[in-house]
Amino acid sequence: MSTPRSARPRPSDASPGSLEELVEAPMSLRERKKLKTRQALRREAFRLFAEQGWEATTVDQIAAAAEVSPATFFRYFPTKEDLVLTDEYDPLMAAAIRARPADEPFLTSAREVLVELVRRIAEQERTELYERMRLTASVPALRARMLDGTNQPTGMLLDLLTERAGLDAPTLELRITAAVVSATLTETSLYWADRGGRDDLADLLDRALRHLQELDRN
Amino acid sequence: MSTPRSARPRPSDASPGSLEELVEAPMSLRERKKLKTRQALRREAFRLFAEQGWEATTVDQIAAAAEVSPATFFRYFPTKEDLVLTDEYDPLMAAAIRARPADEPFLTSAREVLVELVRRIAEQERTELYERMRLTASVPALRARMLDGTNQPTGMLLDLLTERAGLDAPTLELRITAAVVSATLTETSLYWADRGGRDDLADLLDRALRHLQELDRN
DNA sequence: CATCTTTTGAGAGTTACTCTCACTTGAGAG
DNA sequence: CTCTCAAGTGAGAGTAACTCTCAAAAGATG
Repeated sequence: MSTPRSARPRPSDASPGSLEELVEAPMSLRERKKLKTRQALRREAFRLFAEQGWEATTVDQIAAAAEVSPATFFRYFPTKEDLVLTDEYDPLMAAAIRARPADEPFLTSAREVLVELVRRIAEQERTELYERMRLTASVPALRARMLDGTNQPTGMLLDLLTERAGLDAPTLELRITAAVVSATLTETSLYWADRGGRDDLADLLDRALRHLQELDRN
Repeated sequence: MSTPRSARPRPSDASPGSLEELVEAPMSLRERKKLKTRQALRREAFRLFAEQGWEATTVDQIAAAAEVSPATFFRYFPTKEDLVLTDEYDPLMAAAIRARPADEPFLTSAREVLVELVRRIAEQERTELYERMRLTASVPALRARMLDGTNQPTGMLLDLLTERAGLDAPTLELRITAAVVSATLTETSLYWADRGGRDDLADLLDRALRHLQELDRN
């Protein structure tokens, strides 16, 4: 749920937003190879994280496991953190939010979309995203980066807010709304890390966001 | 406003909470020397940051300017970030919050204390803290660390919350409250970075916190 | 003054990056 | 099918933030 806008300038453009792994589109051989490398890096990385933990796993090890040179690792992910924090759900979320009626209060939209996202994740028993959230919440370096204003979902939500309904300048209220949503997302990931269950998360999220809805001005 | 609970274990105990620089107490020669070194490191660091920027300034340079070995730098500050993020106002804030009536809604207490703190800072035309907040808000690495749950004021506030009124387990609502406060603090620092003015900050903060007060349950 | 403890400096080592340059390999043209 | 160009990769050197160890220096204490 976070597309870091990397602190440092990206070496390569590093893939548009990447529905790549989700949408089947005709790709050139080159693009397919890149995708395979990307997936291999992530797969091996998560495997090693699970085996040895975040800190004990070096970039060199990951690169070796994925059978690329260490330098290549950084061509795919600008930092070790980005390996975990860059995901492909952002564009889906953005699209889902845009699909909502424009006059609907923003937090309502956000709530619906988030709950839906959680539902889908819970459905497909894919553990990867689950593991990713667990890691994000438990590794300090990751948590820090995720929370960074530049890298967190708030940025995206803020963009959507300003884009929608022609909201002009980012006013203080606007930014607080975004911050609140971001805080809620943070809560979500913390909750996830603590309990590990995910049955009632949707409920909790639902409650929490309803809770915050009174703040909604847009 | 943040006393990082460092991700890594601190090498030395690195000074209790340090009212040291604010309170005049009889100190041994040893302690006085340590304090001097600490102050020298910070002073030279901020000077270099102002001259060359955060990234261009290396720990070695700072150590050299303060006339200690690079290794010694890390005995005083576990990371380069801590140099900026560790400050001495936390205990003051904590004391101020504790001094408030116990049955007062938490957000009211927080609001009063924060506004008071801002007022004081604005009063004394000392630019150091101001500069510190500017840095914190503008350097990605700093912003990220400051926002980290482990390092941010939320931790302290959370502790105070649980300690006060015998609030037992950290419930979701509780943590959301903390997160909201944290988000507000974030907003504050972002605002500070953008505008640079500090006349109306107290007003804005006041408004924002009043705004959030409806959420208050405790 | 002598001893004990804390603090420091020197230096070597690790890891996350960055940069450059030469090599390989897919893409597209003829 | 091949030639050319551009994109992607590997090797290797370099930097900066740390970490660790060990011995020397210096304050505290009797």
